[in-house]
Amino acid sequence: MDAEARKEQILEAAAGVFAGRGYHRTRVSDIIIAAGVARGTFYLYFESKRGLFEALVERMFTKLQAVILPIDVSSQVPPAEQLRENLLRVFSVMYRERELNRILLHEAVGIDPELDERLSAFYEAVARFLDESLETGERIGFLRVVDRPIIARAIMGLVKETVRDRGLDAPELDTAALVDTLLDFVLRGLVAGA
Amino acid sequence: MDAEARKEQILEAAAGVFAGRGYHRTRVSDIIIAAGVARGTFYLYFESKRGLFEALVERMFTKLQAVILPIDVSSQVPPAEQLRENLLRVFSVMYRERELNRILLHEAVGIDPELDERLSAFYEAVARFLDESLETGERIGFLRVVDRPIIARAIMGLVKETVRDRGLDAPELDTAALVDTLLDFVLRGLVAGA
Amino acid sequence: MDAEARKEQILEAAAGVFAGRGYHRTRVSDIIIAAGVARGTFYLYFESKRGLFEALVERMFTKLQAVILPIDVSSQVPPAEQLRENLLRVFSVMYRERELNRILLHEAVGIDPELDERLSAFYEAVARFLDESLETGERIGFLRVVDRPIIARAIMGLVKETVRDRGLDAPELDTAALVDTLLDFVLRGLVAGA
Amino acid sequence: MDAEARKEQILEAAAGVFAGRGYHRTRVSDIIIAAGVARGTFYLYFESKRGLFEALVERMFTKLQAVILPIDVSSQVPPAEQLRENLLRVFSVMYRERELNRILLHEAVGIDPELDERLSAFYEAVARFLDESLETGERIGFLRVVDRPIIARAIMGLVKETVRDRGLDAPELDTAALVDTLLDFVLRGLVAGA
DNA sequence: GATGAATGAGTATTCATTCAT
DNA sequence: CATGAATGAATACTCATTCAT
Repeated sequence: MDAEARKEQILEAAAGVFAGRGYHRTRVSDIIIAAGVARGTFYLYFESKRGLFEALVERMFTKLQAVILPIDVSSQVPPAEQLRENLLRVFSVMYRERELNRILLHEAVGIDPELDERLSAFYEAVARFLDESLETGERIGFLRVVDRPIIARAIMGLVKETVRDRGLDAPELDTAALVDTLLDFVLRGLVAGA
Repeated sequence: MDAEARKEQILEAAAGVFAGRGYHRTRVSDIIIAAGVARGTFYLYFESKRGLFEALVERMFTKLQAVILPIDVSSQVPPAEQLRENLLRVFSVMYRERELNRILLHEAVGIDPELDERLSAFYEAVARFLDESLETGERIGFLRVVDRPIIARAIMGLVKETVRDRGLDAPELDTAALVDTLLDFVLRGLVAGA
Repeated sequence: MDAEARKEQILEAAAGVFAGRGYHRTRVSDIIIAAGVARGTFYLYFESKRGLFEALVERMFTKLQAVILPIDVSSQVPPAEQLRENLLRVFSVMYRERELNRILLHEAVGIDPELDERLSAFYEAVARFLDESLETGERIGFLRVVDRPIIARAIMGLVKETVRDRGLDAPELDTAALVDTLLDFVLRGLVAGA
Repeated sequence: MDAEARKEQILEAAAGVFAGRGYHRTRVSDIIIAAGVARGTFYLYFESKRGLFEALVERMFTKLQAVILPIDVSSQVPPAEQLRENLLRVFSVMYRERELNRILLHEAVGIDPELDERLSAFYEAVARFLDESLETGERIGFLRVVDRPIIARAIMGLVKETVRDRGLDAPELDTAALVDTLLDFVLRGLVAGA
């Protein structure tokens, strides 16, 4: 087995164990048993339990960032639709990678000040992206003017909570409806007879 | 010092330490040093580190639940205003109890399956409350008809994230503006020229 | 049992184990079994295995330094006799503390650069003492002029090797004869018919 | 590269690493990196880390024994001069093989009961040689009668300590002076006006 | 012969909890 | 009630050695 594959094998196994037992309750033993490798092999590919976990978190960041595409106003596709597609892709990744999802949203917090910082930075980046998207929307007259930093955070939280709540077991089929519901809410609000 | 006061003293000290170092990184030693009590005394008042932490979490639940009042349609106060006052009180509690806030939002996750369950139940209850509030709003024709469970969760997430982001250091004075921004967003949405 | 006594108990037990198995081959388990204390207790009194060992080495340094008294030329006792008494006391300590002796002479080397440095410094100090003693001897005309730093080292080595060789099992009774033999050698040399 | 050369290459590299880090702190990894061979290759030429180390120690024994020549009373060269030449050769080997020197004098102790025994045996042999030399000296009336076993040990210790202290960095040129100083001390002692 | 990925036995240290005083 | 010395289960990580290629 080549080195990359072996690393992947361990990563995969670890994701399952971390998702199931949480970071603190999983022992290195759990991981190597799940991966079917020897103890030493683990440390051949990862510096430490914490190092492996970080790799998992980074992997999820990468996957998410890869599907969040900037809104392109010059595109044929309307901005609102682009936003919708972004959201769809985010939900899709979150659903496909349920285990990593759980790790990101539940286990990655409070391990370590450094990792906490890394998490903050990621969410900060996402919030910034949303902020810029809002700005674009404002500029083209599609969205009204709001306190962007606050609203950007709020939207991120709204998505995070939905993913946390439904991202693990909702059948993927419903994702489109979910996204439409959320978008409709975000865009039009709740007040009747608008 | 009477028993209740002693218990309070430990609880207070523990909240500070947990907030600062996180659950897993705080040792019982940290707590007893901060509280200025002997090791044995700790176990006179709490069953375990985990038990003390749970007490802290429950305390926060209680405080929050105490300020989230059901919308009373027969009241003089308009429902929207009642909602606003609920939110204001939530932010106020969260700001006043920054440490417990941090514990609830950051540290309480992934300690323990049982505690995770307890957290879920609490958030479930809050979501249910929001769901019911939405229903009330629908019924009186103030709000439009939406997929309530989803929207309830989304609103909760939106509030949680805002608190997480700004709840720790934002001066309390801004709270009203924050709440108004959020409510305006939730009610009217983002689309321009509605 | 009071703290000092408990510490002593562990120190004593550890000295025996280190002397018997050497530093690297003794596990903390060996020490706590020999001392009859729990694992945690060990770390209550010592920072680490290495820390305990260092304490043992320091203790030996202290004991040795306590019996090596500066030559006092104004004393009633002749300098040669003072030197002889110093040596007698050194041998006596080494014999009484056979275990620590073995630790110092055999086990303490190569553990750690820092500890190596500590050892060097001690021997350096002893060599310096001998150098000064030689100087005193020269000044009062008792000894001839030699390359003192070299001779001081040589004398120290001569004593160390004798202790290493005979210090462990020679009955204490012979010590006086041993010291006399050594002194006679050092003072008069080996050439016949001087 | 032929087998013998490959073995030599590893031995050489290992000597450097052992001398620098000490036996316990050098890992097989250090040695194979220094030697530029693969891990498996190491075990093709040596049974174990300990086995390689032993080979190094034996090599030093051999080198030393090769330069310590028995005193030949029937030779043209006076016995004292033969002794001096022995010493000169010992210092010379020790200086040329600084690394092995360090291994022998500092690292080889306490590795292993068996190796400790081997060391003792070697020093025992050297002491015996000195004892016999003293006896020869006595017989021909050059030396006075002393407690030979003790004095033999003492002389060995005196040389060992000098080598330990100055053998690593003293320029070889000074060796002759050093040996003369030592011999003068051993033969004539320190007392003034003999 | 040479390689280096894989192995797993071995061990120091931490820290929540207990209990005799 | 209060104390804090004592306990020991739990666990991440190292590194000499093996063996399939």
